[in-house]
Amino acid sequence: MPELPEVETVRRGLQPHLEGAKLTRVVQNRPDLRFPLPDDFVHRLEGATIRRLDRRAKYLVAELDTGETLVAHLGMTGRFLVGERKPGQFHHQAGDDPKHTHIVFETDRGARIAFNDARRFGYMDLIRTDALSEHPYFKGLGPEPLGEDFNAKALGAALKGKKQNIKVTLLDQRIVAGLGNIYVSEALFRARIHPERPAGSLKPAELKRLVEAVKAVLADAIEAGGSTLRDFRAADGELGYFQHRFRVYGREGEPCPPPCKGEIRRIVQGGRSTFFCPDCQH
DNA sequence: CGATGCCCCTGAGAGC
DNA sequence: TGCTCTCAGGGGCATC
Repeated sequence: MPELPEVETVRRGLQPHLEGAKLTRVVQNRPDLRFPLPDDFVHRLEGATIRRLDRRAKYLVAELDTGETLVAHLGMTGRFLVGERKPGQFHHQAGDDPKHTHIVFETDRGARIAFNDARRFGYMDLIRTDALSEHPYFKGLGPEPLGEDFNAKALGAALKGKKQNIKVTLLDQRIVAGLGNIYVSEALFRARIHPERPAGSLKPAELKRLVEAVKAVLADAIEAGGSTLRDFRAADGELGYFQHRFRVYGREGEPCPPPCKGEIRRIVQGGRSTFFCPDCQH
């Protein structure tokens, strides 16, 4: 589900509820998500105060005052939903199917924050804060696409000599961290680059267009609150609306916007769908 | 090392 | 209504 814009949307929704808040109660409904939850997960969290809530690539990163950091990845269907703690009664928010609500956090501000994940491709972990950047989750990650370290020169160096197609290469989080299947198709379309081009074959002008397209599409999507295809929701339950601005994703057979007379095609690369216009992407 | 395919898991939607 | 099949915002791992 969530790529960088959706994770950032969730972070922004959670931030006012979590930053500076103390976790008064944590409920763990099963021993594992995608991976086993860490030992004593609940006890290591209860009583901790969250100093700050950040995002790195597609990870939510909550620094605690205990020397540990809570890290969460939403996988495909993971969501955090904020509600109010109501003694006795409990009203389900849209999207909070209790069957798949695996972890619940309660704060000293009276918020109830539920982590719900039907497919359970998401995961959480507790990591020593002083060793965070060396942890396997983070160590190999490429630059943040919206940061200055992601630029044409650096991307060119990372792609140099690569024969793998540019679409699949951009999904590799070691090259750039945070893109997923939707935004790679959208960025390549905006940059007018064919998804089957060998990554190492991009010329400087194309690298520049690609970097600018990646930044633009992610910024636009964050502004729109992310994309809701099936089940993405912000922490307050709101739906994103960037899906209405997709130019190619999910539009197989539709005409490319004028003046192009092409028809959008779908191909499979690395086992996942790619959408593009064969007439304007070269 | 690179490319490919399978796998984790559940649900939605299409087609019969 | 119900069954079967395909597909899905991610990514790890085995295999060749």
